[in-house]
Amino acid sequence: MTSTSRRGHDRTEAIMRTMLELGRETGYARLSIEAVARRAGVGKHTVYRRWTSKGALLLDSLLSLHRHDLDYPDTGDVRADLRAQIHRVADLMTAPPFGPLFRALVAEAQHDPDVATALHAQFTRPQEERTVARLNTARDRGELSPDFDLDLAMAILSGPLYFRFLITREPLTHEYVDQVLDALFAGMGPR
Amino acid sequence: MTSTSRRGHDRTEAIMRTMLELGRETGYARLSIEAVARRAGVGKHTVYRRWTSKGALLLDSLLSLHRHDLDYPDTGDVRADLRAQIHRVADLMTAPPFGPLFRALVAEAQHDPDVATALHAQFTRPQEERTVARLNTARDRGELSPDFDLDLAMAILSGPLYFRFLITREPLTHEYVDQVLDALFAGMGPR
Amino acid sequence: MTSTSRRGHDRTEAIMRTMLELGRETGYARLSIEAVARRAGVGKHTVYRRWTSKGALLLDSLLSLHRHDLDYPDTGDVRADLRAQIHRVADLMTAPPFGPLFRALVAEAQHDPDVATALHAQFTRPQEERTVARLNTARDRGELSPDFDLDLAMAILSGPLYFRFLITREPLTHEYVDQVLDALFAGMGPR
Amino acid sequence: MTSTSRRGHDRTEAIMRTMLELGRETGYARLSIEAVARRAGVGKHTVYRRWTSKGALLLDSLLSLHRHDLDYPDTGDVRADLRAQIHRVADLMTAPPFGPLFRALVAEAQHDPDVATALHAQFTRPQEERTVARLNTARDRGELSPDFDLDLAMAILSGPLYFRFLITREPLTHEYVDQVLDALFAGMGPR
DNA sequence: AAATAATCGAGACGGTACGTCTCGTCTTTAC
DNA sequence: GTAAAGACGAGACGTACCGTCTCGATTATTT
Repeated sequence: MTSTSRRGHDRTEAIMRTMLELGRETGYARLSIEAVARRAGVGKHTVYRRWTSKGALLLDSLLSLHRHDLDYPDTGDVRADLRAQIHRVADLMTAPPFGPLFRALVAEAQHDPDVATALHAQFTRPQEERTVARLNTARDRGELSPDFDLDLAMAILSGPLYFRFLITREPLTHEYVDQVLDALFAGMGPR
Repeated sequence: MTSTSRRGHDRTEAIMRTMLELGRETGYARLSIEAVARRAGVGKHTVYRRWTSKGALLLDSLLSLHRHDLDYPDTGDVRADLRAQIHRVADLMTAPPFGPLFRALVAEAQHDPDVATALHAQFTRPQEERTVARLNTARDRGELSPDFDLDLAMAILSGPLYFRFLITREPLTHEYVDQVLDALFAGMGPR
Repeated sequence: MTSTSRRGHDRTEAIMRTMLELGRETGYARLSIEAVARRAGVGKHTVYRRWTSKGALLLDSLLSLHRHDLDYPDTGDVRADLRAQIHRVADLMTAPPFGPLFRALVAEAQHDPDVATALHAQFTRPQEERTVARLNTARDRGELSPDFDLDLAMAILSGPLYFRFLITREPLTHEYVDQVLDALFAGMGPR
Repeated sequence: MTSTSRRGHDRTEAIMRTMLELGRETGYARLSIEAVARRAGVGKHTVYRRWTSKGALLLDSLLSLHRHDLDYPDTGDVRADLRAQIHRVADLMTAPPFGPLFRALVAEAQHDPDVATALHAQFTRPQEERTVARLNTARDRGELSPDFDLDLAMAILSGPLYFRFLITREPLTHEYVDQVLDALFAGMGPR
């Protein structure tokens, strides 16, 4: 790796670190690219060169934090693995800095299609796919009714979580997650 | 009605109308209170006197449009009523100006607790309560298992809809609504 | 005096009193008619009904304070009377609230011809005339050269005082006044 | 001159030119920094970056016009030089744009100590000093009484001029200036 | 005593400007 | 030759006053 790209990498890191720092202090919605550049000791151009919008920087900062925290466990027990995984996601969404950052990012995505696309492609969809893959495994093993739409199942698992997170702002407790899971498997189970 | 409150009421209406108008043209996120006031032919203070933030004005404009569109039908067939009602909500969320306006409002709520509270109190919660009341009626009639948590049922109905609306941005078709409903009643039915 | 005009008079007094009060606290330039009305517990209209501008109110408040402080003494010794009188004017200009108020009024007069005219007619000119009348008496008594222009003499007495007050902002000491007077009489005395 | 300061210098010039332009059209008191920026095709920040207040901009615009118009002539005849110089100042104060601009500036100085200081330091005091220097020369040559205070003489020359300009608003004719000068030299001459 | 008229406080209203902030682009300077 | 530093035009922020206006509630005068 050349020293230039090393240097470039340093700035990238520094800017994302400052974004998270300032975000916790100021709130992710209130903060400006101008302020991030100032605090990071970096020219505004250096930020604009790397990210096209505040949302894009927000997304990268989020992923830099937790890109690998969302790998599913694999114990052989599909239902237990799902439960464990959703507990982890719920915990993540609850705690700073991920929670508020993700909240801000979803807000940003509502009026910035680029952010919406990137967020979906890099965060939401991979999660969905892994969940659906697990459900698929379970169905193959006969733990699930073969005619139940797995995308729908995934939506029924995720939807209530996001609903609480974005709309009612109630806490994402493990109990709640378990309730949803149990309800789903009750309806989804083989007859 | 006195002429003062008449006058006051006129401005209030005019400002909300302009907000909806400008929103459709410009996009709700892009628009400024300044622009709304200018277009409505009204001093900025006259807006700030009525609403504390852009979000508050957004919410009132939304409610002025559809405050009464969300009353449940009552045909005696609870499941059919629920279905009809959710279809109406899905249609509303799909079409402008309600759809984009509501999307912008949810985004605003993510960083403005006042908006979040007001949105929940004036829009989301009433919907929830009416849905839960219907489910309650159905349970009383023996159409639902007596030990199923009705708040959870409501969340399983609403969550996937909001998930599609806010996260995956797929269309809120009647088919999708029906799928969710069927899945829920399958798991929820009396054994 | 009728009770209506009594009432009216009360407000007039109250407003001018508040103007002086607020002026001392806030500075005469910073203060708004709005603030005066608010503090005086009076509708804005009640102020605008009486005065056409802030300058007009300023002038009336000034005159209400010191309308009668500027009557010349008359001891028979013209030069001593002049000296005593100018000392009094200098003292007045030095001390609040008259000094700052008068300063603000002169400033206001620079861009408001109505204020300029009123200030000149009601304050400056009467002073001038009394000074010239005294000088006239002195000339009649042979204390002054008969061919010296008395308006010019008055300007030479007043000018340096205003120059210090408005331009250099040095203190208007009795010593300075005496110097000017002595210089004037030296040049003006009969040969 | 580097191209940065070139660019900066261009804006500075353009803003001051616009200030003078707008001032003549609108009146210096009526005009806003906002209007100057708009007319000059410049962001408001670009004005605020250079001047802290309207008064400061006013002063710089004034000085940009006539910084070098006030150098004394030097013919060897001190009294004639003084007369010529004061005639020039009187003419300057009479004619737009200097006259109204200077008037507005003096008004501004009455409630803005920074403007007062700057105006005195950059305009009034240099004039004073040059006048006093001339008077000093005259005294050295025996044209003036050695015991006459020269600062006082300067005040007696300037005061009546400012008095007419600011208070009575009578025209600053050469005749008037000559009268003042003659009166001063009559009193000041060697005995 | 009732009717009429004037005055008042309160403050809404359309405007305009304030001085600050951020946007995204563009220049210059320094390492 | 790449950044930092930050100037720049643009324009929104939320606040303050302007001077005009409308409103009911007192007062005062007239009938």
